Amino acid sequence: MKDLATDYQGLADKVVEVAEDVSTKGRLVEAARELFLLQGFEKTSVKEILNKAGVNSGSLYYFFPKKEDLLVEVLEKYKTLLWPMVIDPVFQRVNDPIDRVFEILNGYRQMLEMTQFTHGCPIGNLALEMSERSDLVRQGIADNFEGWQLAVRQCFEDAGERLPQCVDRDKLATFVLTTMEGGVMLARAYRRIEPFDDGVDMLRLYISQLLAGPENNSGN
Amino acid sequence: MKDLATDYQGLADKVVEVAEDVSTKGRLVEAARELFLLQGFEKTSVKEILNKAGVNSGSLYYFFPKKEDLLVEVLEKYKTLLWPMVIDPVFQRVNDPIDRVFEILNGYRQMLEMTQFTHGCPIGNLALEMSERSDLVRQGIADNFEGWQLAVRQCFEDAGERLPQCVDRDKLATFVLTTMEGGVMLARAYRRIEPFDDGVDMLRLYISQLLAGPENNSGN
DNA sequence: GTCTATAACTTGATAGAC
DNA sequence: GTCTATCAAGTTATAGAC
Repeated sequence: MKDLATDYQGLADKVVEVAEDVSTKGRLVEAARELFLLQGFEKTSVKEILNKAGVNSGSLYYFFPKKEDLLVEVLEKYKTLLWPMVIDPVFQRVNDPIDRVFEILNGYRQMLEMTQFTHGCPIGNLALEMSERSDLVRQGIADNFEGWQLAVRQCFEDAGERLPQCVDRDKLATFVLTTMEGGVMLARAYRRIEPFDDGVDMLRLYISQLLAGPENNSGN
Repeated sequence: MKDLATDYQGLADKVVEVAEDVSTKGRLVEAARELFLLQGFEKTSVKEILNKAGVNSGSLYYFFPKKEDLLVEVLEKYKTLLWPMVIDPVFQRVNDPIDRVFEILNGYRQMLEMTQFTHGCPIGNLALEMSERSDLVRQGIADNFEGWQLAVRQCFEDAGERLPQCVDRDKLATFVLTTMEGGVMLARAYRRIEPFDDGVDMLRLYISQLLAGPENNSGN
């Protein structure tokens, strides 16, 4: 189930450390994370982060010489928490590998509805705002996308022979990410869930056709 | 061919007016457009816009009381130029309605490659950066997406009976937009064209299956 | 409509005591 | 590691002459 997270147990300590970090540094990262998510990097001032974290200027710059260094740490946090906070709960609720993909998508759907489209994909937002900034930031974003893509690809690989052999699992997983990010963007712009749902519906239809495909005799 | 742009001839004057506008106002909008595209709204200062346009502060604020008003005008410009600058050239090069859809997608692909991923989708960038800003801005973004969606939907409608009747043209067009925006985002993050191509490939396969299978079932 | 000068404020970042 | 005080530069926006 977790071939791709072989070092998961080793990660566990770090996860607790990251998720429940109430140190000055940890509070700064969490405050920055929330503000960047809601407002973006540029719109968020250092002062806002300081206020939200209850930290003084001197302390911030002791840990993070530049505002951008904070962003790098935020991206690191997203990466660390992906499996324990996003993927594992889905994998526990749902067993069928294909259903798991749609449950991951459903997680983003719920976020859109619950926040009334004020929260988008944290990574996607930063991807478009920051991709021409430092290479370290862009790499952190790419790493996050790769984490998601890996999780989804794992599902398709776990589906085994239910998917025709000719289907490229890697590309299909990328396509799921594409649909997710594009769907979130349109849904937020329209403030309607339909564009997101339309994308997922198309994906569902497409995959169900693959599962029931001609060269596939024992499909679901 | 242009059922959806019935007032096109009437638009023509406005298009020329907008595209070749070298007035102070026009230069301001064009300078702002280029800078917003490359840097985003927040990162771009009014001073930069002024320098690029060769205009003084007083003139800008004579036309646009707020920086955000400039953005609204930029979005208006994108909307006005969509057909003459993007859609019409594609429709002239390519006749087959399905091929037209992929030629539209190919336009974005070329932009990604030519600019080495520094330019993304102008609307997509602003959508994620500004969707929680004023409602006027968000509406301008939604209007632009709608323009693109309409053009793509037109193609699918022009495909007539080649597409099974059960296929929802509207949703399929939205799905194309979703794929385009998601693909652009991932390609920029990775600085590789493959994620974009993967999405388009999947879309192509999906649509070719729709075109081929007359007994294709389960519209949604 | 356009110009110059500048107000009023916020920005990211630093210095140095503790 | 954390505090206060503060800097220099940059920010959006305005005033008033022409």
